[in-house]
Amino acid sequence: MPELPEVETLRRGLERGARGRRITDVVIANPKSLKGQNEDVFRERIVGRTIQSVTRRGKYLLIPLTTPLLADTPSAFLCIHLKMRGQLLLEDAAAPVGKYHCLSLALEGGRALRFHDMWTWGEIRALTAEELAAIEGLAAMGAEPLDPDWGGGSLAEMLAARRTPIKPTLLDQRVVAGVGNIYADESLFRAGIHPERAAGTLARSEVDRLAEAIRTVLREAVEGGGTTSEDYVDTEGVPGRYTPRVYDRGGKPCPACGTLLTRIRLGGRGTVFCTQCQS
DNA sequence: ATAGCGCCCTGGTGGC
DNA sequence: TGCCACCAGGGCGCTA
Repeated sequence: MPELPEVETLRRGLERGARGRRITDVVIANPKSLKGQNEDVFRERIVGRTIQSVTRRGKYLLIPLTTPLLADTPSAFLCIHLKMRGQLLLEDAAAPVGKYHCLSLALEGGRALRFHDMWTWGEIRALTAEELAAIEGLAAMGAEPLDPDWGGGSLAEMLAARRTPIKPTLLDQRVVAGVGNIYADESLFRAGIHPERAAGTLARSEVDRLAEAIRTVLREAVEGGGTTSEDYVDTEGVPGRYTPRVYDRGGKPCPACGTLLTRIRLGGRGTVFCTQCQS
């Protein structure tokens, strides 16, 4: 599942392979990925435009597109969310498409940006600045945990008086941007905090530890090119090299103390932790 | 207001 | 061996 480190890895891949390129053609193989946007509007806002840069906000990729006449002001933004199974690949435009191919943008230079999505939960739309600003999930999104000034202070503010368990609280994108199931479990393990603790009852020292753990885990995962637990690959088709310590390892020994890791359901999500190391 | 659920979807798995 | 019910999960929208 693409979370912050995976989306950031894709962003970097697109910066290298797609920035500055003009989009020459669009193939919509599965309109479901447009999530209701009119196909002609989508096409119209993309074909002939140039990828100005590739930015990320939480788990969203935002790609400003420009026209030759207005080279500094984006005329539209590609807004992409991969949800659970979405993939973005830079492939030779002549290469055969995969089984779950939903959409292709042909790029100047012979390659194509392709969107594959087994579950078609992912979204790719071409939006104006106004439409983008109206997306609630983006407008209300919390701070970027890898920003230099984010830390225990910012997190403590968000957790104050919350009675929800800390694990589902970390998954709330309004609390902190980009953390999903993998890195919530990993961060809580690294910070030694039990996932069922009510968020508002964490001592300030624990919140500091947790914020530091989130930053460390995310930084290490970005360095490793993300985690491949299911079918995540980067834009060149390369899997992530980050290895989670507890995520998806229920019943296996804790890497710190050897106790068998416990798996529970919390807020509807599978949660793995160590009863010895996390309290 | 907020928490909890169903929904979207399909490959993999466990049971019979 | 084959079939089928069931599970996983991000984020949104609905309900209580």
